[in-house]
Order: sequence, then C-alpha cells, then structure tokens
Amino acid sequence: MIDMRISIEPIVESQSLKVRAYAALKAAITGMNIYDDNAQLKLEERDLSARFGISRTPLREALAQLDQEGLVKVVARRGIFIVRKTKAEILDMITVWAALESMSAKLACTVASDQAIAGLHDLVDQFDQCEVALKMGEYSDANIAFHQAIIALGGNALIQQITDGLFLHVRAIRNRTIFEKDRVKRSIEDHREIIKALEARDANLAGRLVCEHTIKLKNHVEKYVDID
Amino acid sequence: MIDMRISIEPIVESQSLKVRAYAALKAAITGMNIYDDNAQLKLEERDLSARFGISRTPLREALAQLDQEGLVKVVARRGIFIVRKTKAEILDMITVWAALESMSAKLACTVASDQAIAGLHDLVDQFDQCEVALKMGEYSDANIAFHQAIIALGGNALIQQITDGLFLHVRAIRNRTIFEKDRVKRSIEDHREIIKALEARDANLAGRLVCEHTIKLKNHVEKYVDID
DNA sequence: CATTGGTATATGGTATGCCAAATCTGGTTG
DNA sequence: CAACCAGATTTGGCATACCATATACCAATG
Repeated sequence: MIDMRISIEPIVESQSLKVRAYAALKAAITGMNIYDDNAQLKLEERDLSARFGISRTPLREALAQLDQEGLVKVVARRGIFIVRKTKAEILDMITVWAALESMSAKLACTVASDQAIAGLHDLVDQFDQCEVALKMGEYSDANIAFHQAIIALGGNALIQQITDGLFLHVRAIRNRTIFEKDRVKRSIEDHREIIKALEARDANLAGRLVCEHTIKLKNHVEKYVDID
Repeated sequence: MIDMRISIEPIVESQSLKVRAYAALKAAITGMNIYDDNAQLKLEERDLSARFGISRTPLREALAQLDQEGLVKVVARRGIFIVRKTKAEILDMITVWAALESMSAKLACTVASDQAIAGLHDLVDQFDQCEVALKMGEYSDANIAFHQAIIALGGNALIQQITDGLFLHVRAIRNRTIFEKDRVKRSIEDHREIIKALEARDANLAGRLVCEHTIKLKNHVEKYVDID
C-alpha cells in the first residue's frame, strides 16, 4: 500500500535567538584576523544587541558561551574583548590536537572502512594543488581538512568536538605563520605515509606518524610564529 | 628606612552571582548519584532561583554554562534535565582521557622535575591502602588523583582543563562499576611501572603504558558497566 | 601647571514581568 | 468508557529597567 501521507517537513523550528546570536558572533570573530595589529578587539553588549536587533539577554547568553569557549572574555564593567591566545596556549592546543588525532588514527585502523580511508587520497591531492597556488590560507584550510578527515575516521564524536574548537584558534594564526614551500612538500609526504599506514591497518605506525607530523607543526609554530 | 605604609589587602572581589550559582549547581550535581534509578533528574529555574535567593537571570547563565559542559540539558518549555551520559559517550571520554594522559606522560619525561615525579609514589601508596578498604568510592578517587597528578606533571594547562571535565563524568558512574580486587591489584602494578618509566625518562614507554592502562579501564567499563 | 577629589558617563550584572509553547486537568461527547 | 477538546498552569525565552562600579572628565586647590 502506498503511503498516502503527504510529506511534512517539521516546521523550521526557528532556533532561539541565543543560538543564532552565538552562531553569528562566532562566524564574525573567526572570520576576522584578530592577530592583526589594528584589529578591533573590543565589543559592547548594547551595540551588538542593537545591531542584531535583539535584546541584551539572549545576546549575553551567546557571549557567555563564547567566553567559556575562550573566544572572548567578558569583564564586568569593562567590556567584552576578543581573546588573542598566547603562543604558549596555541602550542598547548597543538599538543592536544596531536594527542587526539593520533588516537583517532589508531582507532581508525580498526573501525574505518577501506572505502573511507581511500577517500583521504582526494584530500591530499587537493592539498597538493594548493601547494602550487602557494597561498597560506588555502594551504592551511586544506591541511586542516585532511586532519579533520582522519579524526572523523576514528569515529569518536568527543574528539571531533574538541578538535573542532582547537582548529578555530589554530586557524586564526595562519596569517602569522611563515609559508615555506619545503615544509608544505614534506607535509604532503607525511600525509601520504599516514594514509599508507592506515591502509595497512598498522595502528601503532599510524598513531606515531600522525603524532610526529603534528608535533612538527608545533615546533614550526614555536620557532617561526611571532605572537604576543 | 621603614616602610610606613599600612598593609592593605585588596578587597575580596565577591564573585558574580552567576559564578557562585554555577559552582553551587555543579557541586550539587556532581555530588549526587545521578545514575541511581530513583535520582531526581529534573530541575526548574524558578525553584532553583528561589532556593538560591537570586533572580532567574544569573541562574539561567549558570545553567547555560552547565548545559554547554554537558552536565544538564535545558529544553525550552519543558524543563532542565540532569544529563546521564550514554555508555558510548563514557567510552569516548575514557578514550580521550587515555590519549591526553598518554601525551602528558610523554611531556612529563622532559619537563617534570625528579622531585615532582618522586611525589607520585605517595599517591600509589594511598591507593594501596584504599585497596584494603575495598571501597569503590575511595578507590576511584585515589585512582583519579594519581592520573591527575601525571597530567599535572606534563605541564599542559589545556590538557588539565579538558580532563578535569572528563573526570567529573567518569567519576559519576563509579557506583555502577563492579569492584574487583584483582583489577585493583593489577592497576597498582601498572601505576608502579608507569612511575618507573617516568623516572627513567623513557617517553615512549611511559606514553604507551599510560595509554594501555587507561584502555584497560575502557574495556572494563565496556564489559562490566551497565548504564542506559 | 600639576595634583586631587568629586561627578558624570559607560557598561556589565541583576531583577522583574510578560510571552508563547508544552503540559495538565476536568469535563463533555460519542 | 475512551477520545477529545478547552481552559488553566507550568516553564523556558525574551525584553526592559534599574543597579553598581570602572573610567573619563572637570573643577578646585596648591
């Protein structure tokens, strides 16, 4: 018997103002180069609520969430400030990234399908093209996309959630990162080796390679990125 | 010349009501056995604000923060619910724990002082006494204290922050965890070996031992803990 | 002119009230 | 008796007004 019910989409449950304000603010903050010297880092509740056309209450809740995530800092009777992470904090984040992606790679060796692993090749190829383009931004995004893919293969939702937050911050310093063609080339080689290890289902090797690869980035940032 | 200035302590800047409400709620929630079958899992804003003697606004902000941390879930026009993590989520948490503590152990091999590492022996000894007491609660707390100590040795503040949040949830299921004397004994042996590896500054070994040790816990929880 | 103390303003924190949707309750109806 | 409907109640979302304090500005003072 044919299903006679008309197809009903649930009415777009318009998200709460808080959620929408949160998304808008997060997009705005992560979209700007906060590490530029002339970046505007101060915000005001009343100004923002007026510009969003909502009251301060849901806006404050969105700001509180961003505060907890470390993107802004709300100071009583002073203002709301977009947070620039210190170099030490960025290095700590990359360390966490290394640990979690390494674990994901190990997990992927048992849980990921051959097909899913094979999909990584495309990402490396895109990455390779960015190398030609020699643009830091695209390079960085393609690089992060590859690592997010490995993390997704591990199937641990919490790791994905944590690292998504980290990537936001690491991404923000890319304009402060020296672009070296050699480093990109070596990076691509690393990626190809990682894929090989995953395909061989060699958990120890994959975990080690991923960790070492990200620690290389950490060392690079430590040496060549100048923030604070 | 004597310093004639009177000694002035900065006035204790009383924290905001939001912060205090957050702390009180968090303590209350983590202090109760939310996995007990007859646990009260529903809260109400107005009831809580009345009992705390504050208005709903700061209370709501505290609840929103707990919501983001995953301790409660605020549902519009339904209520506020204390969140019971699913078994899969707990397992994911333990996996993250394993990855981050393993990384901390590796870091500790280079950054921790001999003295700091030596301090771990005391924790194992306390742990050993808890074995005699055969109480799940004390065992669990002493166990977590040991692992937090290793994480502290790594010196990565972000890892500490993330794992502190995880331990809250893992701690909450301890009453659902079967207490096995054999497991405790093997656990203590593991701990002593981990200390040895740290003292030998063998980063690879320490990292591996810590990871394997926590994965054992994960497997134990997977097999013997019944929640959901 | 430099210093100092008061005052106005800016700005995040808090209290309160209303709104809309979900739920509950009691009675009506077939 | 079951199904159902309407109004009352519950409850989180939101807007608004007021509060307290950090800062800026200005006048009084030497």
